[in-house]
Amino acid sequence: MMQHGYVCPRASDVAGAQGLFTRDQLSQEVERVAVSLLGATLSRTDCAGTVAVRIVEVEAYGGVGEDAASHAHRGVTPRNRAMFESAGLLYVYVAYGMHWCLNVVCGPAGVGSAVLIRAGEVMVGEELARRRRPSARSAVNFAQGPGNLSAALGVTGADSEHDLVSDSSAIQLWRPGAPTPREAIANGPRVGIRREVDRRWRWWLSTSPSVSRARKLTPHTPR
DNA sequence: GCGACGATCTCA
DNA sequence: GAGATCGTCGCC
Repeated sequence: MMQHGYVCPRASDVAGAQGLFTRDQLSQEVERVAVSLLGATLSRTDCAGTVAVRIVEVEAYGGVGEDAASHAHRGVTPRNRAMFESAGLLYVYVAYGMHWCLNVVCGPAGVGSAVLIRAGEVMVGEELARRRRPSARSAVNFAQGPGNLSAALGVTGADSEHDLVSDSSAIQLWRPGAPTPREAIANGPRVGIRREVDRRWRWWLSTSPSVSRARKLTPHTPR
């Protein structure tokens, strides 16, 4: 059904977005890229409209041979092929047979590292996000969790290998409007994995209500 | 070719 | 706390 008299706000109009990430910025080591994505904006536009989210939670996954929890660990397969392409591409896979999970390929090409975008706050296209997330209780939940975030944006496997840093792209990754203060970032082990559980490769914005879960279980100032 | 198992989410 | 639900990959 068409919307009448409604003009979608552009992602570049929100959150003081300072332009798209560059491929060079995303080609750095995966931990550094993961932290740099906190506060960034991810937008997707299709015939239904535009949804943009502010990224509030990420996890890093290492390249081939480096990180046993990563899909890239054993090398290239048909599923993970996108991980080994250029930084700035999208890698989308299906989890538990029903949820799409969205990753930003990073690091030098061929390494296979990527950042899983686990949660965001919807900044643009709230009505569209609400329609895509009928079971969500409130806007806080629209993009809370990796499967929910993909659903709110309308991302599916068909979007895998899409370029996030091209001016003409339908899915784009915008730099944060302002640097994120270090004290606003919390850190802990990744969620839902059985290998490499000691690696603290999950980062989130400690004040965001849209962080996916278990904040209380992963205090960021252990002693 | 087959079977086990997930980088999850929702509701009881 | 368990069920939904299916693609992927390791192994036979």
